[in-house]
Amino acid sequence: MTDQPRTPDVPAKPSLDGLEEKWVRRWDADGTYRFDRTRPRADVYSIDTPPPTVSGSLHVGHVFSYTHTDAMARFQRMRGREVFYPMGWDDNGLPTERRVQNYFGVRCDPSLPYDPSFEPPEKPDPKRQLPVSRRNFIELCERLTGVDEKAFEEMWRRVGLSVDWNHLYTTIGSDSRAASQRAFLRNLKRGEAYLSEAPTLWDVTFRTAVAQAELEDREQSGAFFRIRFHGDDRPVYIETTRPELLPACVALVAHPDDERYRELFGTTVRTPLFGVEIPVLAHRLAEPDKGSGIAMICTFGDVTDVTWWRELDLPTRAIIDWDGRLAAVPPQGVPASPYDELAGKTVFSAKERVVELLRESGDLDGEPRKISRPVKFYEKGNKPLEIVTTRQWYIRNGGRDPEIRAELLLRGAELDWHPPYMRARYENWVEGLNGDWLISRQRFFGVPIPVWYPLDASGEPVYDQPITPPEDVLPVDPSSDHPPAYSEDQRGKPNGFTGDPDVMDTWATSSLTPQIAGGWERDPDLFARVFPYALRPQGHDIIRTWLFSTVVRAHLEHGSLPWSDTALSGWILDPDRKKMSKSKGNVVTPIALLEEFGSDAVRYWSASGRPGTDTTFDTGQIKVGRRLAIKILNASKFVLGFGEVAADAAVTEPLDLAMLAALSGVVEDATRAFEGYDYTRALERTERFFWEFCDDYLELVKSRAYGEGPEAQSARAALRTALGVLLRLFAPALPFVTEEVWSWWREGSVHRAAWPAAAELPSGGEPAVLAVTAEALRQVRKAKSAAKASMRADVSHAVVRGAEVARLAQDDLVAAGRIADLVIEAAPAELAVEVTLAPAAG
RNA sequence: GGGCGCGUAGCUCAGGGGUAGAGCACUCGGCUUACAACCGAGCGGUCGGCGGUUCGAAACCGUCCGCGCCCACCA
Repeated sequence: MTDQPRTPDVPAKPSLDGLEEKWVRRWDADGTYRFDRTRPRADVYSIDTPPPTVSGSLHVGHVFSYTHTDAMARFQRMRGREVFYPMGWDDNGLPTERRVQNYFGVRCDPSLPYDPSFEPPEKPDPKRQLPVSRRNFIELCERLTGVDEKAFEEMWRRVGLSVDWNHLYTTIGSDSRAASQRAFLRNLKRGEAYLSEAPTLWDVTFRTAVAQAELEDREQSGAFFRIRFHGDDRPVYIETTRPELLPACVALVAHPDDERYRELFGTTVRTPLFGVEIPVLAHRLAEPDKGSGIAMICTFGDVTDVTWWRELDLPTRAIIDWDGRLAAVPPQGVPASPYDELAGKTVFSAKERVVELLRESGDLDGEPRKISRPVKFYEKGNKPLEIVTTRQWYIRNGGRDPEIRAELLLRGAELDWHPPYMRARYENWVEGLNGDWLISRQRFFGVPIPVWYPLDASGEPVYDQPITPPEDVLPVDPSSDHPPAYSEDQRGKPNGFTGDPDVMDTWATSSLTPQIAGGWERDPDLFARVFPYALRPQGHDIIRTWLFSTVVRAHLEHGSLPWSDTALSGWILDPDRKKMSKSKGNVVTPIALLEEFGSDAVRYWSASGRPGTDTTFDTGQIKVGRRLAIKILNASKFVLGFGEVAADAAVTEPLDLAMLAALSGVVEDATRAFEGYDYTRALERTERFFWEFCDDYLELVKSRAYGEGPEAQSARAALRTALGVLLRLFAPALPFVTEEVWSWWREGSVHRAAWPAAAELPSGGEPAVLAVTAEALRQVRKAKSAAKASMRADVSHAVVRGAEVARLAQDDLVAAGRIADLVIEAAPAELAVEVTLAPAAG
């Protein structure tokens, strides 16, 4: 047994106010949620918590989904599992980079040496950002996010997350960088990471490559231009939305079965304006019903161009530079005139100029036709992506290897999804991959790619012989650290070395949260106890990124899933049914809610959002939660206030046994629901029982419980037993109020108490006894209501008829209904009560 | 274009072959020795449409409509 009940010490006026401060402090002091790392692996329930981005702010959506995880953590803990529930802060990535830049007025320049005495300017000048080394930049990041992290931690504690705050990590911290680099080096050693120069989706604002997982489509207005190409016999008209790519055109393509163009296949045409001779080719991806059915292939307008270019073995005439402007010099074979007029122009201005030129030369057929079509964007960017050929690092993720893809699909099938239909999103994504995972980013802040390249005699990097550091020196920064066999003065010199300038994609680090939090290779004893984890909770919108990439890393490194189960939470919608987000300005700040209604109330609303289901933000539900919490205080005070329960008190009365039998069913339901990750159903069942317990059972037994003798002892014992069970059933959702009440009469924390079992309740009760008696009481109340009388009004005479009257707890009904004369009549019918009210007393 | 989910009371949602449910809102009544931040009672629905299976369909099957999300090689 967890503890022995003692004489209750109940406040005269119980209140929710101050419970958060009180219990947050106590839980911390008592180490209530401390992970006991001596417990065997079989007892451990480990959770791979999503690290929130600290440069943003927490909103109700966070409270919502983290509460779900916390409720499940608390359930598992009460079931006797040792819960490994760490927290992380995501401070690696663009949002943090921008925030550090703006806050301190600096920018990261990895070519600079580390300055240990650096202090940021007193008054940052946003126009003139001071360049600092990567190490200095990371230090500033840690300094700034330290402040945010304090606020976040305080907030999570107030929400009541049962996190073990001793297990805290940050995604830009040294452990994370080391783990991220180690995993990369292992990928490299096994041939899963590779360097490749290839056309890449490119964001011209951030000037970095981006991965397939970071794309999103946005509807953009544009126009179709019908352009004339010059053939020997006849002109060929194509339609394009990107006439500015004309100098990059390398071929025309139509479908092999397209009769209109069949005779042209194998011939050449000349581009307008530039007169470059290009072939007309056939390819199955050309769609006869799009535009004129024949397309120009440019290097590169979109990803289909890349496919055509690769499969048809076409030359490269790239014209768009890293900054999104047209290159200063035309590609080989393209005449300087009129290209000179386009050099250095943005895509937008180049398009305008090309259209003018086409108009002048007569090669523009008709007027442009306005259209709206989806265009690919980097999810954080605001200009359409271009395709630029660059050298990048990739990790195999099944995008090109059918075997790996099949293995990863099997992993998806092996994983238990809650709710199950979310698996389809994973499969959809894996099946739709069209390339490996591009992990290098041409950014300055982040985890550096841990390789150097030797320089040959002429000072050119030898990319196919990267130099890697030994694992025990990680993390390294190749821009300031030198490779083992070299000295720093050989940097950039012929026969010397150069560091890879790039950093890794943030997902390349956050895909390792189980390894980072679990002490992979840093604390093997811990890691062996927690990995693979039991649960990955996360939002359904990042299945393709976070979930998938974590599965990839664990599969490649450990040959297993990173966790056995994943629980996907939905989003919070504002009352207009839109996703709440900061950019829409419809965010409700959680701290105000927590202060106004109390944490348990907000948690109650959160727990009403079923797994995977988007939920409407609703203060009404929060108020209901607050009412419930207050009711728990008051009902508990009442239950504990009936006087002592004799040591040998036994629950003997049929009504009491009935109530406990019904409760036993609730325990079974709630347990099953929690086991299936359905915290909502568990709470719902418990709550429904609780209100009936208050409205019917308590009313029926209170007068008996005030009395003396075995009947009174039966009621008191039953009440306390029920209270002990109910508090534990509510504890995962409402940790504060349940802990408060528990402390009135029990030792230890309710959150370390054993989850209730049906077996601890007396058997043999007949739930119908309570149901029938409560129904009779309801009918008595109805009669009083109809007579507009007080519930205290005396009933002079009542007749109860029905098939089940034998089960009626007559004495309790008489007392609760204030019935002077009760008559029972068995009849083959539903229960009916005939009530005669006594004349109102003077 | 493909996939997934959702349409039940004014609102937020549960239910999932056997007499339509809860909370909120609304109406009426009640200070009742746990709670007026409370209690009691009531009003309120062709369960998105149409077909089918069945003795019986809100539920199962088909189809259509609407909403949302995910994905897609969108010249």
